[in-house]
Amino acid sequence: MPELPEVETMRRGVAAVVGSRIDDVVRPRCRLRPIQIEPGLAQLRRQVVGRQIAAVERVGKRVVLRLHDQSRLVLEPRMTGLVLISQPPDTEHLRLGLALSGGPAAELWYWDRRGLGQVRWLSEDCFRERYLSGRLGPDALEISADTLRKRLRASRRAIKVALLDQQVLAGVGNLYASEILHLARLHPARRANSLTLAEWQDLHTALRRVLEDAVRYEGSTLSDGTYRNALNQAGSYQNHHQVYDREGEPCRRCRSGAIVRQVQAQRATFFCPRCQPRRPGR
DNA sequence: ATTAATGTTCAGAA
DNA sequence: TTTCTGAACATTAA
Repeated sequence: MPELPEVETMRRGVAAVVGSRIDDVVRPRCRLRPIQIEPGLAQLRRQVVGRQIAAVERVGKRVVLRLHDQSRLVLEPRMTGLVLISQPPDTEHLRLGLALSGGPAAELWYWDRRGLGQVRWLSEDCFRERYLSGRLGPDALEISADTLRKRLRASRRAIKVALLDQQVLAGVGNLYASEILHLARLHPARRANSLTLAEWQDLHTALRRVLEDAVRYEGSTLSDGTYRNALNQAGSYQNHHQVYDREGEPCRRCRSGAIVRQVQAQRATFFCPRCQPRRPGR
């Protein structure tokens, strides 16, 4: 489930296509329902073919190809999407390909098992309006502790749920929210407006630490094996998970408590009741 | 063989 | 205004 660390790993993995020219856009024959492409395949082709890739960026959980005319091709993996410049896991779920020239890779693929992801081309103005102004909060790797606190201190929502709100900060998803709260020793059901100044500091420190470590280990490839980097290799941060998908197993920090699974906002949350007490513990 | 669960985003309801 | 719910899908585990 590509969250910030996985998408950042994809971005780095395809950064080598900067300078390449897009020669064609192809949709492989696929018996599955086509993914959403805006503004349609023909229009998209008209807009990008012949253009050069000026940069590969990330905005929240999306990979963004900036073209020379400053328009953007946005790849949004959602649940099971991958951006690859090597052989994909299978050809069955290839959704879109870019034929490239003038660089190290001859093609860039968007692959998506469930097909919930989207690809869209946007002019510079539309891109700015849609992705850089208000609809998304500051990037989770760049937000300051003070900004994080200011954005959430009045909210009555559970802190776990609030961390998932991309309008608050962009990049944290379900897996990393649990890991971050465990490192910060915060109970996931704590209301955001109940956190002390020190707890906001702890949360921010944990946020940085978990996301940076996860990027270093190239993201988490869970037991279903879906997530791969741009070269179709698995990440390894799953080996460092403290709570995610570890229900009933002993907490690696306090060694005694068993990890609990709880549902919040229809999503699974994992935590250690002993390390993460409901009452402020300090 | 059904059914539930998976996690992200968005539209629309409460 | 803020928060919550369900739908969009393919695949797998129960």
